[in-house]
Amino acid sequence: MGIIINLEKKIKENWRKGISLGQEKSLLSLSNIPEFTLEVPKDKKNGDYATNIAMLLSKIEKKNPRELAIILVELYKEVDDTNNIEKIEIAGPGFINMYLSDKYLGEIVSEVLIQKNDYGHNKLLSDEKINLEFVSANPTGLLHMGNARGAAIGDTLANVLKVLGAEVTKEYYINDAGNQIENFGKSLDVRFREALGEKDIEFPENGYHGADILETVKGYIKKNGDGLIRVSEEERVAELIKYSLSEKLDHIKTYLGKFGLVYDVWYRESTIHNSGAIKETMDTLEAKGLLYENEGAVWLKTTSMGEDKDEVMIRNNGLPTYFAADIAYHKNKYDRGFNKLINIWGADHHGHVARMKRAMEAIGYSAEGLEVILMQLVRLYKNGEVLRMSKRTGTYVTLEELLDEVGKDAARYFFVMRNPDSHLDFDMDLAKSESADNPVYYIQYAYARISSILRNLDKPVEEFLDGKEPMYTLVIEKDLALKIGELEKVLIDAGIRREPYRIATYALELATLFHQFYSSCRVLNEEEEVKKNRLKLIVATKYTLENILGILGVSAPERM
RNA sequence: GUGCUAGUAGCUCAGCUGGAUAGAGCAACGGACUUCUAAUCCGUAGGUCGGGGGUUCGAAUCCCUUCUGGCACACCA
Repeated sequence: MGIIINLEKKIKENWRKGISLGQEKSLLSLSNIPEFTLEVPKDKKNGDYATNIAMLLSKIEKKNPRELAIILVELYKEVDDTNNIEKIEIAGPGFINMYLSDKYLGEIVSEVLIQKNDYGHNKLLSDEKINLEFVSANPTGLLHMGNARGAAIGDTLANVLKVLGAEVTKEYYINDAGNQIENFGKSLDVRFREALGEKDIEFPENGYHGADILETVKGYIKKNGDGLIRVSEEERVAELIKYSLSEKLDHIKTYLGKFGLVYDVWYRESTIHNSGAIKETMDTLEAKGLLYENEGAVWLKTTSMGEDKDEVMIRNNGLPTYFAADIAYHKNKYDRGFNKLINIWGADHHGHVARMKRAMEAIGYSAEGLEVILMQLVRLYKNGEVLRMSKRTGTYVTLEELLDEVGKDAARYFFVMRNPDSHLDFDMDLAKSESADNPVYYIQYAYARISSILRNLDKPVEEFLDGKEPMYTLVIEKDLALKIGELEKVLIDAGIRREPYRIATYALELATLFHQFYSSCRVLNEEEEVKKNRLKLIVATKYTLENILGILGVSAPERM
């Protein structure tokens, strides 16, 4: 594992060794080696790697950084035993630029050909048992664009974390209890009676206006008849809720499935309510003296934990709040053995984050183990106007419609492409009319082109992939090989920072380099040695693309 | 009002936790298919990194201040 990672570690280590040697030889006077950077310069002219170490040391050594750099480079050359660095230059204010050897780039490609579809995998996070909860949309309606964004980000993140060796459980929290369900039930009841001809029924104030629930009750009547009209309202509402939630959940599962997403656990909020978990949590808080009663409700002293105000746990009607249930739910996750809880929430929940962390501390669980990725909401444009998405008013574009119009691959890529922090403007008209401009096709096209070359070979490709190390001489070949080598670094970055968009960006960069290579280099009909070398390069590219597209949940078509 | 978050090319966004001349993609303009797929490639143009201070060899990046969006501040979830 870790071609580039190991190289970078080695280079940094060698600089430290060199400095130590300088200390021994009394060329340098410092006692501690400062934290220096090893970075990939933006401009290729400045080498494959650059370090700022001479500039950092110049302060300590009280010497001109360029003079110091000369000494450091000599020391480095003395300790370097790898042969991976071909040339070292001193530039600008005192940067030390390093150039990788051609031989090394060939090694990268050979390594990928050995690891194949495991290339990029490692064991970095093998100690982590992660519960990743996302989407968790209320089952009172259909999935909308915001949910779709969460689905794409969450699933991709789960895939990356698994590649890094973590054990990941994808979880969907079903809000099947509480006030909103009551409202939902009342709305269903009204629609049910209306469907059977009753007129002028008052619609509940916070009811659900979506047209879909009308369909639901009609479906119920078709299937089960109108017998419910004759039972008590309570019984009728309960039955309608049960029927409806089950129908909605099936629908949600179906469409998430079509989106390429399969959950490991579907966890019901009602389980938390019915299992005594909330009471247990309240007892813990009570024992710590963090609860008090006021105006008939039970409050949590969140002010003593640094929050602005206290929060209600148990309402004066005796029912627990969402917050109370959520504390119990997160406690439950820890109790199930997870050491990391990652939630993906809409940005409108950000006020909830700090409170939850404090609450975890209060019941004696880790606040640090709870991470929340906040996602800005999706703003939807249609006919040049912003559509306000709301379940209650029933104006939203569903995941179903999205899949029909742009397809799974484009939709998934589009949602993952951007940092969750930024608002996502989704123009439906653009998505429909210009879906071919979507970057995902660009990436897939690179894959299809490679497949096409391999199809045109006269012999099986394996016969060209001997163990001999390839050597690349053209800039574009080297760039492509180096980019392939970056994969593992990108995956680690994306996983550790919980930023899956980095993978989407990388995929695009890799595809760009491939297309450039494709238009300036031929593979078939080249002299035998060149042909072999290039075949190795494109097969390594193919594996890399397959791996990334797999993580993104985007298909890799052989033909387009 | 308080808190969170953002402000970079006409548009949508990167910028790797302080580095060298701030980068892509769309859109605009000009080129490239008798050769492995033109869903591609090459080139041109486009910038006071919201404004103002500060920290230092060096700032889009860190600190302060200010302006402008978005969101949150329920006995809703």
